[in-house]
Amino acid sequence: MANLGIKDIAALAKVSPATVSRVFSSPDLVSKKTLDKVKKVVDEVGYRPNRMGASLRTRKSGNIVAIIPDITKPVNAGIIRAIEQGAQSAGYSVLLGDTQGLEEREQHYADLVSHGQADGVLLFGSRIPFKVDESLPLGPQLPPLVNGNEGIESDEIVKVAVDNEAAAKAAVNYLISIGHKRIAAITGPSDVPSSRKRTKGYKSALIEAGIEVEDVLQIEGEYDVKSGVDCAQKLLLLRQRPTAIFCFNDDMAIGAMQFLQQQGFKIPEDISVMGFDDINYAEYVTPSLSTVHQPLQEIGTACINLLLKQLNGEKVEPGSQYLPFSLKIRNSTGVAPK
Amino acid sequence: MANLGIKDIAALAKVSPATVSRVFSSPDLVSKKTLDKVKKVVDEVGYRPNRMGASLRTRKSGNIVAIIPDITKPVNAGIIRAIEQGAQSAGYSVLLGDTQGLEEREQHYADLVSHGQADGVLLFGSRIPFKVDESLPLGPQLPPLVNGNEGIESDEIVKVAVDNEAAAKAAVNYLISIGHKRIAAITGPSDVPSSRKRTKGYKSALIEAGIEVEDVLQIEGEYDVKSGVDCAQKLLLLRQRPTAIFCFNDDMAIGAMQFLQQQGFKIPEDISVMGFDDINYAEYVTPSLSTVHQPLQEIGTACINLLLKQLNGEKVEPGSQYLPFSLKIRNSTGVAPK
DNA sequence: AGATGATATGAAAACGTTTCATTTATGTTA
DNA sequence: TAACATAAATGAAACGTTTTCATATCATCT
Repeated sequence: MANLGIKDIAALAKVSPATVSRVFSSPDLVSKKTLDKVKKVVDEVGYRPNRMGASLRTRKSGNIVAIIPDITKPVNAGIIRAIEQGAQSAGYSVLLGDTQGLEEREQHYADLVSHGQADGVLLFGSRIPFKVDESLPLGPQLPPLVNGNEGIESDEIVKVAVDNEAAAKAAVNYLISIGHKRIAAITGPSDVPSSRKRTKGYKSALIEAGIEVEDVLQIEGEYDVKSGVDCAQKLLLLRQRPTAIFCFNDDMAIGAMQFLQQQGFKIPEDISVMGFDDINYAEYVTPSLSTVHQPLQEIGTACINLLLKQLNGEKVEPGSQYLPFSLKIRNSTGVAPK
Repeated sequence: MANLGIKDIAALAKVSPATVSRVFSSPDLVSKKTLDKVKKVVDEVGYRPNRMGASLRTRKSGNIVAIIPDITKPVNAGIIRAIEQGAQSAGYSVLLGDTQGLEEREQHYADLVSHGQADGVLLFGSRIPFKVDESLPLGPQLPPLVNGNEGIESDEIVKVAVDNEAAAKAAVNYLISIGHKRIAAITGPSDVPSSRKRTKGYKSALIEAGIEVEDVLQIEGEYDVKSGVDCAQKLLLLRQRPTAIFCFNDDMAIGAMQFLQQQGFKIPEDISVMGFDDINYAEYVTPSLSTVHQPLQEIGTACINLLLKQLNGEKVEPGSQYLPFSLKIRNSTGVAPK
């Protein structure tokens, strides 16, 4: 019962291997009669075309690799899910590359394409894990690739994201609109581009409102719950405390709220807290978290579509494609205490 | 600059393809001198062995496929992450198969192995997506496979999970120990085996404590936040309300708490709520959620190790391998109101 | 120096497809 | 009916490896 190959089927159906191949890949090229004949044999013996054989010949693996810092983060999981769907319905499979932020692992996964194991890359980190000659234009040196979440600054690659700067600005504007003047930010690591963009938005909102930008009000976190706790603590130590804290993701906002409440502060009466991402649980913490909503599904879909285009040989213009964000105002924000 | 193949390298280094192959796969078989010579050429021209070629020859894809109902659920994401790590360090890549519970998609991903695109399967659903002859023993008909989370009842396959029955029993015993007598359960769908096991544990704890098992106290949920809300509502409508609710996962517990608080109930003073899973956010909802902790990392690692063993040709005994759970008692549970 | 065994290398045959260039069959038209 | 156009089927080569078997090289020992 060793697995049959296309030649065996060909022999059994008394046609050539070429014909059997066509039965699967372009059935319209073969006459109804032989089509049926071949299908019958295929059913009888349970033949399955071997993808490796085909891949070798066509030089297409039918895989794409998604390089993600941490699949455990709801944002990433949400995006990946949409990607996987889009890929599957286009006949591609998704190789999961959770890198835990390690350059070495990014490399490893990026290498899959040079080894012919993947045809394209979806990149959610903030490094380009390909050896690149800086003096040459970047584009042609890269495989089909799209970068999600504004992880990379280069204009030469295809990117999909929410406009982080505008989104942060909108969030801060909202806080200003309900009377806050002393607005702190718990940012992400300063080496991640999307965090820098959010910082930019945060600052420009303040500036435009004529509010002084103070360094002490900007604390750098790590995008996890624990650093939300830590940063909130630092903020409480301040001589003059903020009346609102804008956290660059929901995890940190949750951590901050947790700590503030533990210290006896009422949210939002004493301090407003705002998040970013709108993860599932944002709605279910107490108080429910006001946050910036990112359309994860749409981001994922846009990513995969742009990649599929490239894989089909279509030229895709590099640069950012922005998807609309929205403010979800819940109960963790309120008018500033007088 | 068309990509070079092993023959080109062989020619450039004036050795045979066989030798080049050995340089990569069994370097100890080749003399230091030629090793260096070949490596030099490889570096110079940037050769990368093509995996498809190798796969075709060896009949091993180097991929495993993880079939998961929903990658978006923190439990699954946590497990997957560990799997991915284990796979990578054994030289395997993980194909992500998020099925959204659809049989059709389960099928699709299971088929990857018959198409030679994957060598083994990690299965987290509760169906066996392989055509199987019921009259024959199941084992030999399946590819290398391990099932996670007690999704499947058959004893003929390799399974890794927490002992759901024992865990549920422990949780309920704890509630009993702090004085609860009227303990409701918000279960998972009755067609998922792990939920049935938990139900079993729930009941046997009650019985052993001499507490009557009442059907009205068992409400079937869908394992998502919303159904936590719905089920809690039904429970509140009861003539005689429970003093504690044991939810079969944290999402439903979070939904239930949300609803109860909204209705003005104090947790845990009026009603205790207990979850299952110990997702990240369990600690950060208010009140923090008492729950059953599942060692996700360990589960993932055990799964992948068992699969790797099979892929190495070692025989693995079918049956459940149980991993230790633990009770995380936080602030959503307290002594029963008198 | 010659024999022996160990160690390195090479040649060639797969692996299962696709595809290009042909051949053969089937109609159609003059 | 012959010639032709079109459709359908075929054969052979190629894709890039690995691996078996045979051969060649090397060092070692008598």
